[in-house]
Amino acid sequence: MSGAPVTIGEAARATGVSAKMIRYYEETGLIAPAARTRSGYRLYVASDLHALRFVRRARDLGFAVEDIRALLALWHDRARASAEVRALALAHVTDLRRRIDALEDMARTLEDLAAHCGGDARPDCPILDDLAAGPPPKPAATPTRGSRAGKASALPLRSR
Amino acid sequence: MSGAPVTIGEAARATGVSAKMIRYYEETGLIAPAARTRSGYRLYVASDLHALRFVRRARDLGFAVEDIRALLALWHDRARASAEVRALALAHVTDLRRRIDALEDMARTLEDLAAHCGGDARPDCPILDDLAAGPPPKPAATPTRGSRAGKASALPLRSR
DNA sequence: GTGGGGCTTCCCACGGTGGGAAGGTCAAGG
DNA sequence: CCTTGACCTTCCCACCGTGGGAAGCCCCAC
Repeated sequence: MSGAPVTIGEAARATGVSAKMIRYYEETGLIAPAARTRSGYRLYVASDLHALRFVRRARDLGFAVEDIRALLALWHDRARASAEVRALALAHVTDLRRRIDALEDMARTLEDLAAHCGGDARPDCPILDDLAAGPPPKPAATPTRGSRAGKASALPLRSR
Repeated sequence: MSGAPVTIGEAARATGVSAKMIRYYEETGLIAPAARTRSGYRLYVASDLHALRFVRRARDLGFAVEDIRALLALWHDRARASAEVRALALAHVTDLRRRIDALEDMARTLEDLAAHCGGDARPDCPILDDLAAGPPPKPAATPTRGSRAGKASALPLRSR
């Protein structure tokens, strides 16, 4: 229960955020600059640790750092509307689902190909054949490349 | 059907790999250095385009560039055993599935939280509460998961 | 006072991708 | 012949989040 400030190493251990990342978050303004000892050591009190755990949890849920910035702002705004938070979360879910679908497509395709691949000592291999054939034929009529559509967020993932 | 060599821009258009990326792949040794005109322009023949399409397709299937290096080697090795290719593909599928599961967990958790969130003008919000609570309690019992096991490949994703 | 572990800052790397500057080349059109 | 504009070249920078490591303080226990 000691409310005494701790150094960055302890904060890291206590929150699961590496010291490196804590400094990075501070540098980029995601978290407030920590207090310092006279000799320059960063010091963290309970509320700082709380914020760090918040960030950690949000990262675990796949939020990009920029999203977390917004979430933190809402967290600190005691008058926020829960609708705002909800919207943020659901937008993120949409993003996650899109990525899941993309990965799922890849996995299914590869499983299909693998299923038709002997997997023996012979060289014939539908997997390589598929790769060599290049991009799959466009499924539909549409102007041979309406393709250039929406950029999908550069997945903030890590699994650690 | 002209077998005439094309410049990098045409190669890019023909294969769906940007000129930037073609140069990058060459630089990193993924593809062989292109032939050059006397004035230094890169020139691509049909087999080069074929290789580029191969790379493109493999990227589309989520393979990391390093994996593609191996796949290309197998492709060029006419005596390869299809088992090798299959193993590579299935290892990648495993990886994809792991990532899918992770994303799925995130999405489900967020959906759960959102479901219990009023989403109105009031400030109470289980989503923020959850984030503020930090990492979820260990599911306990079982040998605390084999958890910190395998490093999960740093997701080669892009959706373009 | 000395050793070792912590802290500081600073730079570098990764995977892939795009942006853009500064300059060379090439073909078409005046 | 010369200009124009599209294309090519190399080179550096940025993104995002993370880790590695060097060089140099600081602090505590012995």
